[in-house]
Amino acid sequence: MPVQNSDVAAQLNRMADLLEIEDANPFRVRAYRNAARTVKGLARPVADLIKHKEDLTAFPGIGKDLADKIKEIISTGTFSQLEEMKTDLPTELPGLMNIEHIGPKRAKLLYQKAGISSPEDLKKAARAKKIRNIKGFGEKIEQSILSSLEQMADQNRRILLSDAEERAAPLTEYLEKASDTDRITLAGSFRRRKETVGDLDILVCSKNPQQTIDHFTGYKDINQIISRGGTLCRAVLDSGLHVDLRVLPPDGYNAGLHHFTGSKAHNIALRKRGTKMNLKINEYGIFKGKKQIQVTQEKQIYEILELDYVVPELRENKGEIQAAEQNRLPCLVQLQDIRGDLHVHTSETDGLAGLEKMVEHAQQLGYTYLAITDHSRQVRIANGMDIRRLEKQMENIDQLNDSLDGFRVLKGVEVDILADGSLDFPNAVLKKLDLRVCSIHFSHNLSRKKQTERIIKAMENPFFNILGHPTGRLINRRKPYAVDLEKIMAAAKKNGCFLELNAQPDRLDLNDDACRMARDMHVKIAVSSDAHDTGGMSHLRLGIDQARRGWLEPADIINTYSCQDLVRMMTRR
DNA sequence: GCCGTTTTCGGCCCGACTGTTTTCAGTCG
Repeated sequence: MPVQNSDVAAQLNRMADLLEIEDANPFRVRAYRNAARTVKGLARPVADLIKHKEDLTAFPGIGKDLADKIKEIISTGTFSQLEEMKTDLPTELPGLMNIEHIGPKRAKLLYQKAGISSPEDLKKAARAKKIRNIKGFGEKIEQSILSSLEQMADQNRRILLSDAEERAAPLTEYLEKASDTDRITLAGSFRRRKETVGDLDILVCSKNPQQTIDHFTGYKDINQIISRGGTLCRAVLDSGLHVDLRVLPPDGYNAGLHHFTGSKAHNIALRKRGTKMNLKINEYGIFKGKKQIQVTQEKQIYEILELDYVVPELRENKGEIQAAEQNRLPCLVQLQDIRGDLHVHTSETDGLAGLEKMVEHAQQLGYTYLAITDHSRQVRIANGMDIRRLEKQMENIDQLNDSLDGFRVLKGVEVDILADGSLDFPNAVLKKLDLRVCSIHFSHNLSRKKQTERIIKAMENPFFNILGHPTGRLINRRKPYAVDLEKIMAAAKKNGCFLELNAQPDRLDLNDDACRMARDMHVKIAVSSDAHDTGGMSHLRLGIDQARRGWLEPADIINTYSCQDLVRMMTRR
């Protein structure tokens, strides 16, 4: 089995955990974590880089020492120093640090004083009220640990961005009713439009923090108040979602907004830059010596640091700061750049609305084209069409087009890629269509090599246009199938194919890093809703959020082009 | 362990809050 970037990152992080428990130099710990993060974010497998003798120390946070360790991990799956560390401590001990309220110090104490090294041991001891007797622990910590163990058991804490939006909307509306409260912003990964959100970071501008927090604690869906201070209140909603409410003063709002939008890595990088310029940056503002520089807009923070403005979606310390310095930040795609949707279903297969309704809705959204892409016969569970039905649908579309002005319905299909890499309709049929989305719905469990070969073979078919939901993942429910995206993108480039960014809230497939890879490899993307009813077409905006996180510009996205240009791009010969 | 236009040595982001203490350690973001 080849060692993947995520495996390398996991080993480096494990080392960091063990070092932390051993109370090692915290900067050494950070060095391991930084390197892990760098490796995880690489567009190419680090194994390939090593094979091609590329210099790993060129990447941020990787020096000679760590480069050697990464090489060792690639060839052996681990590195000797990590193995030696493990002999002194139980392998699973770092796992305790995933539990809320347990960091390196407590993990070590639990092991030394009570022999606890696994969550199961911990749960038993906590239930038997033995934790409270360990010096430094007490009854309250014991209780908190127990409740977080129980919570971990029944749910993954990160929820879909779209679910977070649903929960945030009524809460924001409620907060707006408090007097003395004027600006309310959802910061954190919500504002950065990450595909999942761990908790809601709500910032409120108020002259009367206590009153604002009192009002917040009166919200009907609050299940538990975790902590409450002068400016910060942490709570858990009935849904299990954690909410941090921070009250900021009017003159410190923008600095706070920036700080709590993150990401942490972006902030650290900006602070470092600040330090070089003799500036101190924290959540309260920017300071030159003791003097605070007035910040009346978030943009000013970047101006002061002599950078172009970086939008929240790019604040991940993945090269945006260098780009901002050199005036080469991408001019990111926006929802209004989209001229049509290239993947929707109708009631002909598993959609809920008929052809006319879907077209009418697309017109209301301001689009100038819409591709109808119902399922092919293989997907029986979705009432997949046979050739006769597909041909009938094409006739209907032709007729509808005759009655439309300034709008074109494209004859499309979502045709299955069969296990052997062939397509579910013969080319003689596919040829009659304007556009084909080609997707995998079966045989998810092929090996990485076979799955990759399957898709590449399909792409060699001249009627292959767009690879639908390229990794098949369902966030929090189904892992992506094993594929080599880099090879697939290379094949797409070679054959004139495109990849979809499927905007269904639990797909968002491709993810942000993969979009970035596509951009770097000059493979264009279709951002499509995969709607099964008219309402579903509005999910496209989540796809745009993801595309922005992947640095995509309008020109990188095929459905920002005119209908004429788009149709031309669908013709490969 | 990384990094460098004041540095190859000496820095490396830092404040809020809780709980267990009796002035602070640990965790979190």
